[in-house]
Amino acid sequence: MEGPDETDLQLLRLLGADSNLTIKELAGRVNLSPSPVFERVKRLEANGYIKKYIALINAEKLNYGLIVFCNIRLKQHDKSIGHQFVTDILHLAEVVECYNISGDYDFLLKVYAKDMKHYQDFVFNKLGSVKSIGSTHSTFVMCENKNSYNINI
Amino acid sequence: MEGPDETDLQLLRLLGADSNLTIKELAGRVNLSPSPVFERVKRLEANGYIKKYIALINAEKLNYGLIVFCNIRLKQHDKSIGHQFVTDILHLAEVVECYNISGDYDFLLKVYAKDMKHYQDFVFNKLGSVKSIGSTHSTFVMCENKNSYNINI
DNA sequence: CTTGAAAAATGGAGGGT
DNA sequence: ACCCTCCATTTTTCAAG
Repeated sequence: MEGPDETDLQLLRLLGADSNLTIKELAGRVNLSPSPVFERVKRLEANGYIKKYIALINAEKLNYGLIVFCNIRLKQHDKSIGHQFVTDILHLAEVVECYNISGDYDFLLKVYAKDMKHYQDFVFNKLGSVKSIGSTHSTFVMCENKNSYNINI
Repeated sequence: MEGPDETDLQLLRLLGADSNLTIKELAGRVNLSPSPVFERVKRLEANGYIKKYIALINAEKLNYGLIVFCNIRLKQHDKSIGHQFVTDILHLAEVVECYNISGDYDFLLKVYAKDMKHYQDFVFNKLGSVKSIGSTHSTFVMCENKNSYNINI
């Protein structure tokens, strides 16, 4: 497929902010009739420009009001240890994101917890039982100023 | 509203992973008929448990293959400086997330860039013109192992 | 890209447990 | 309070031009 044109980018912007817009509404925004917009959206989906559609759940409403970025250093750095760490970590419900990073630490986790007590339990009992972890460093979020979830194209 | 029951949580889980599921499909998953499911979903939306519905855009496909966590320390820490910083930063297209954090730095940004050259330009020309910034420290993502976007309830 | 029509989903009325 | 079965309306989806 050739790259998306300006109309495609506009559709991605619109759907990236609100995927409940109907084909008809999208058509109005980009000054086209519904059919070509329908075809464009389907093509963007088929070609992987749109990964999926999700609902954003309000974690605070479910009493998950604490966000923590947890830096992790492994004991050793061979491939199998790293791979084992990732599989261990992905099963933990509190871990929303996991990145392999440059710098002093090896991984960065974004963790959602109910409160400090819950986070303490997470570090001691859940991370504590992952053998490959050497040390951790937690950075607590005091305020989420922005989260747009998508790049602003 | 009273807290969501187990059926509501199941609906949140399902929609948090795929919001294209129809009411009928959801009904099948939770063993109910479409009508009560429709009402439950509308209530979860009205009461803020579902914030919004979005399409997840594939940033790599749009040549935004570099993710960087950028730690920022302000020059001073009074309220107006912090507020000005946030408004300045939210206008930058590359900044997807912004958190006010504990620890050595004041803010953590998640930044999407096309490549290292683009990121360098972002730091020098865009962050460089935000007067309230004292110093920065960049952590580069080598691999995104997980991003579920929602808490696993 | 447009028109137009079939298929499917939404959203709501009315009744039952 | 919660659920069900129908049905009108809207939206999606896919032809053919």
